[in-house]
Amino acid sequence: MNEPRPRPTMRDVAALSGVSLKTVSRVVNDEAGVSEDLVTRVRAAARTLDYQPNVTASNLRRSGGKTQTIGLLLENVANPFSSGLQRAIEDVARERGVLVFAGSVDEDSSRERDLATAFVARRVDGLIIVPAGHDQSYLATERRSGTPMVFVDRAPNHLDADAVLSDNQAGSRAAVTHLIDHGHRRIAYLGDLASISTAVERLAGYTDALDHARVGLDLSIVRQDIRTSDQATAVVIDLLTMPDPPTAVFASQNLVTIGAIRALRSRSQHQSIALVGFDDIPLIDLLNPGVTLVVQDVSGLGATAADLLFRRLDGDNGPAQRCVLPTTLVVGGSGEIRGPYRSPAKPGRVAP
Amino acid sequence: MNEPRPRPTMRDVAALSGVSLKTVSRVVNDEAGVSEDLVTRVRAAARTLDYQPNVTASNLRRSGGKTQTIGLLLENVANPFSSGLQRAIEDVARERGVLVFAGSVDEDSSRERDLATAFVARRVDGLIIVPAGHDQSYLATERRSGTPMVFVDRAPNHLDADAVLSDNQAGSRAAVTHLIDHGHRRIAYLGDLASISTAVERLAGYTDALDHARVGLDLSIVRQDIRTSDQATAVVIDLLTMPDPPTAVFASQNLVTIGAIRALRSRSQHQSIALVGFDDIPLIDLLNPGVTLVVQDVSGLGATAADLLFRRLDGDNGPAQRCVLPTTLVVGGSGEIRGPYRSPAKPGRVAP
DNA sequence: ACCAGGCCTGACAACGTTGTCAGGTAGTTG
DNA sequence: CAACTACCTGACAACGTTGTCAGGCCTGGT
Repeated sequence: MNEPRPRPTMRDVAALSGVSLKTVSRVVNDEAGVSEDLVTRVRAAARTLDYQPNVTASNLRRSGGKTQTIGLLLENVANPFSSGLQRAIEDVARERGVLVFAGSVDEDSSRERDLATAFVARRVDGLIIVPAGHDQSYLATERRSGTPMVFVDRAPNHLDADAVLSDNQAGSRAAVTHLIDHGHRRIAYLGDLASISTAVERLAGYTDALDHARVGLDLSIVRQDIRTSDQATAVVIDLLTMPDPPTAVFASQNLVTIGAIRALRSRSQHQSIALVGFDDIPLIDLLNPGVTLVVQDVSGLGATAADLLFRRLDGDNGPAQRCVLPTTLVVGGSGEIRGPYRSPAKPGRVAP
Repeated sequence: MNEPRPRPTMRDVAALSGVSLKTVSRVVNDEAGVSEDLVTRVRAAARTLDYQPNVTASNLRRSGGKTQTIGLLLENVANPFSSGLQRAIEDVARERGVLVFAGSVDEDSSRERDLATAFVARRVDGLIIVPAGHDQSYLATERRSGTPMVFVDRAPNHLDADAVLSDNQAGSRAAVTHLIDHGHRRIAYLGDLASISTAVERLAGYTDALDHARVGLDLSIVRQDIRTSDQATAVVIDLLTMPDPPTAVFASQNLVTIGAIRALRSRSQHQSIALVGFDDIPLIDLLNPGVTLVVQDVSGLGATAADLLFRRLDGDNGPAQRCVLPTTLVVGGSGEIRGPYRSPAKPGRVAP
């Protein structure tokens, strides 16, 4: 392997074309006021040396000091929700020639902080964050020095910043109401980590719907802090073997939904126990029955967040905004399995 | 909104603590040889100002000039193959405090080039590339100046660089042989863009298997350049309505497999026509029948590529390597649907 | 009292680039 | 022909940091 040859700099281009450094800079940046003669000479020299400008150095000097770079803190780049966000954001960033750093936080607040700090140390122009922790005050200085930040999916805590959220509570309420409308009263709730704000909102939607239909809350069928689909499977099997098992299940997150599907199938109850899940699951329509899902507008969340971020970068410094995007209930079959009660238009009991 | 306050620099910390710039630099970098007294004073000042070092500026000066940053060129961050790679690479990078730029190339060679150039302009320490184009010679200068590059999934062209690949041909051969072993002779091939090298290799595996079993190649059931799952659905329906339709289908890519599944189901032939797909599909095991798949070791590809890249960064400059990882045939049910022939141990015909 | 040696500290230049400004040339005008 | 433009060009400093090196202050040995 031959010795690496040092990268050519503007100085080299200047030397080769016999002009000053500054003139090279002007040519490279397409500034007006350089004679055609010199422009061609410099261009030729740059091509000969295969000169590539060092954006990093240029940003250091350039006023405004923008790095044309943003940082993305995602839950886990490998999960479809995160990567859908990432893609939507990338598409907006691409139009502006902005590159995207991405990192997985894995629901670890110290990892969140480390990553955010690392991005800031690289002087990203802005941050888009799906937070894991419950205190983003460590970003206060950075905010004050003008770095825009948009939080997605979950609102920031102890920090004044923009947020783009799904209407989790309404989505969850719609899901549970849908089950009630199909004759269910005994509806289990399967929740993610109770420390995640969206999980709290989804649980609130569940109780809202029960309250509204005057169905009593039974905490024995409300299970939270489910982190993996295997755990969800175990929980559902446990629920189904209770003396008075639920007739319907609301799974408040996609991994949990998948675990529930596995449990129902393993007990061959997927045709008899109703199921609605929160979050989209790819290819779910191929199942039989298909699974009824509350889907978030992932691309919408990402695009909105990116738009907002760039608006901030363009100088909009109005007060922090909060955008809430609606969710959609996608009927698939599993949520329409009928329960033992009549439709609750008039919420009177009817014998099973 | 109050005026953004400029970010504190080492100069500010130095002024506040009454020491020189250089001493601050020493303290920030934990260099030995600063009196305890000054260390505490500088630390205090840094904390008061919430000083964050500018890694960008520091890299500019630091010898070696490493940015602790790598660039990832993926097909599309939103697809599971790409995001699985990204995650595996991130995990390796994280251990070294290296941040990851990611971008989607979308099978567009000019986009590949633009992205790579943009990463290089930011002086990433290395590149991991799933190439779209067929000529990476534009990276030659960059290679020569010492930037390590590892190609994943597809080998580079006209460029001497490392590659980490799946054994596409063997995987494909195994899939088709599996179908032959289950009594099929009339096996359709559904291919991705014929310009993608992996598609070529997979087709080669298909013909290998046919040759080995002395089954003639019938080009009327070899369909290529299928880009979307809808296209795949249409192609499969077309195949199934031929006068002498195939009894088995080999789908050489995941979107194509999904389209094939839809087609078979729409014609209720999913229990009678065998199907093997290339690439993993999440949750495929929930289907009935499950789908037999040739799966790549996505995490393995990513981790191997990242390891290799960092080995290069650590100074290994041996000749370019090529790692080939095996694929695994995961039996799901759809690939075991029997065809009209007997097992081909002795490849003599038997009446259907 | 003197000097060698070690230990800290800071002045200065440098990384690769751009902003500022002064100077030089040529063309136009009175 | 002087004076005034307009137009190009380059010297220099600066961005925020680190590498180099010289110098100041001790300490201890003679």
